[in-house]
Amino acid sequence: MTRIKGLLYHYVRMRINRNHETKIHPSTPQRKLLFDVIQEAGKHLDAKELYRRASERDPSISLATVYRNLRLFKEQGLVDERHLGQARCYYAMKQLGEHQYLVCAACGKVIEFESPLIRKLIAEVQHKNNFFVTKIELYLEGHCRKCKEEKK
Amino acid sequence: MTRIKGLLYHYVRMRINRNHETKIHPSTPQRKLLFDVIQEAGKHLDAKELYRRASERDPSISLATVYRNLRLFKEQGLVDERHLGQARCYYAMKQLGEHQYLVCAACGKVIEFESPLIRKLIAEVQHKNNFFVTKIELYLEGHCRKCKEEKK
DNA sequence: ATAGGTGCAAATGGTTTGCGAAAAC
DNA sequence: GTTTTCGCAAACCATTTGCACCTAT
Repeated sequence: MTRIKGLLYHYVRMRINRNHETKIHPSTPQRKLLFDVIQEAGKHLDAKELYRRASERDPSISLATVYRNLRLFKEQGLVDERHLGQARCYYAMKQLGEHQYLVCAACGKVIEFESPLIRKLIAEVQHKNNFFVTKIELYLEGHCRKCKEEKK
Repeated sequence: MTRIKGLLYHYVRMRINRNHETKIHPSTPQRKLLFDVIQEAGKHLDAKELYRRASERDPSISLATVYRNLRLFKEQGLVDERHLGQARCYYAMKQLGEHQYLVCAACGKVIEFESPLIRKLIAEVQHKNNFFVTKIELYLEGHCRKCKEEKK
């Protein structure tokens, strides 16, 4: 019963957002804070880390609010979501193909990189499969120089 | 207390596996069944789907066994794990770069593809960052022809 | 006053773990 | 007989949701 009511509420809210093409709504202090933190970080943040950083400035903010706003930001295309290792991470939206990751399986170091080959690849895949690509996640894992040498 | 004991047990088991370079152990019927199902499927399976298919042949198999063996297979390099959308999926190990995915955000269709550009990209990244790449995940999302047209 | 947002606490759902029994070596 | 694996139930943990209150229109 309450279940139904909740679902309905959220469904209706989403429809409203869709139909009215709602613009960005940093109407609340919490929402603004969260978005600021994401932008300032620049790099990938998971929900917990975002919550931690936001809590420093507003100790009363709740984790539920973090998740709700992340979902909203995603829907509005303000942030993008990536799976990095096992965690979901978020970062402020940039151009298609700008956030690609190289992770050392041994020491955990994360290197962000970009390559013109990525654009070529997108073009090729779009053409061959008659697909319009809107998102790309490229994740490479391996061993950095240091860990490679230490392995011996 | 019980917690400590459990962790210790698993820690010791892992150390033993590491040190002795344990070979494949499809010693139990359940393990063999699970591996067979993965191989026969060929494509990506998540844990639930693997459990469902395995249950058809051995209705008494448990989900815990599925997860435990998936972990084991992963450790031994028999299967690889990917994040496809929100789910973790598994497939029998092939060559580096052979499993890349293109997913339609609207209808959910999954296309598996490969491109020589992927090898080029690996080579480039390895060289530029002095990294030894052991794993690559490439995930593209967008709209397939049908959904692209229906959008209008 | 009404819609949308929040904090809190509880629910959810995928994955992991403790444990006693069974199987493998 | 010792070690490994299993099934079951309980625990875990990231995420989501119901609800009552609040806050801006």
